Amino acid sequence: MDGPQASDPEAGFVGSYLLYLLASVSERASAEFHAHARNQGVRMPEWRVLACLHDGDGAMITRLAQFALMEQSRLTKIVDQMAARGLVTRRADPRDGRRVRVHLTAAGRRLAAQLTADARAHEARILDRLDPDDAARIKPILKKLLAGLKEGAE
Amino acid sequence: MDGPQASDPEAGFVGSYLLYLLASVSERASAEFHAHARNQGVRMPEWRVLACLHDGDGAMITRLAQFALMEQSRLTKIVDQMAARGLVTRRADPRDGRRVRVHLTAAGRRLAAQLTADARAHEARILDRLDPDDAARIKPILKKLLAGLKEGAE
DNA sequence: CCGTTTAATATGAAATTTCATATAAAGCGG
DNA sequence: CCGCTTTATATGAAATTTCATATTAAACGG
Repeated sequence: MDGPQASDPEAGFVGSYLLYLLASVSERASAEFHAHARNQGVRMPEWRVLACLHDGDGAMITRLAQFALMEQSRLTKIVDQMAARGLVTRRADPRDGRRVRVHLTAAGRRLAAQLTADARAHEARILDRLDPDDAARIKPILKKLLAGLKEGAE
Repeated sequence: MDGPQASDPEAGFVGSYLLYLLASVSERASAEFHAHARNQGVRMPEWRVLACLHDGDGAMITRLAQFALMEQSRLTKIVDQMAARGLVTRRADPRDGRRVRVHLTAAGRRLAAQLTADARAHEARILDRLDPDDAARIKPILKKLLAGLKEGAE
């Protein structure tokens, strides 16, 4: 009398809808790590920027926005805040004055390195909760899904 | 000179970080469907509420918030807006005056049924882009991951 | 070199989201 | 029944996010 989901969350449409599963797994997994990041004073959007810059310092705003999964105008504001906090600096691209290249400061680099290491450890803990078989399959499948989705978006 | 990700997005840490893959697959897949939903005048949070109520009408605010992956206070406001638009109604629970049960109106029910059908079709198209093997594995793996994550959160 | 188009980033107002807290109803021990 | 604790939802101010548009630089055709 409470609907299908009251007794069994897997029943009904939502409980086995691919997009719900993806969103809720992503949310929960991220929430675990973001709780840790917040203790370092870093929120999700900022952590994403740090991680991207850790991979490749001096990225331009637009590319960071693509990787950090947010809109350009939002990223601009996040970079502003991070710059104000001394985690990154903005530099004009000498070759193309329209571009702004974002660089980690020494403090930003330390934080990024630390959090990236923590993220690897956290990922390992999550994968450990799966059978080795599944653990080995999940990333390749997600990459294929992503490739398929990018195609569709072209 | 542009960092690892410039030439190959899969290189570097981020490109094969589980939480990034999950988030970006979820984002992109959802974006595809949400573009459709928006054409019907429904945004992501509202669509999630509609889908939950389609599965089990008369859910309470707290449960809807859990399923729709958002905070209670946010859900309260979304239900307000949806009620103002005539998609749902609020009713006090006769047994427990603290609870608010949210019900679909006739218009809400039509919209929920339509969008849910569209969502099933969309999901099928996404899974079709994978090998049948992978397509068969993805949901079970996500469900196991979710189960593991829920455990950790207890 | 000029005018036009495109690309990269910034900005501001409006809307949403978060955070902390308020309200109000149950539940519970005595 | 009374006070105390817990549960469910609401509310309001502050912060963030979105959306549309502005700004500035490059690119390009003539």
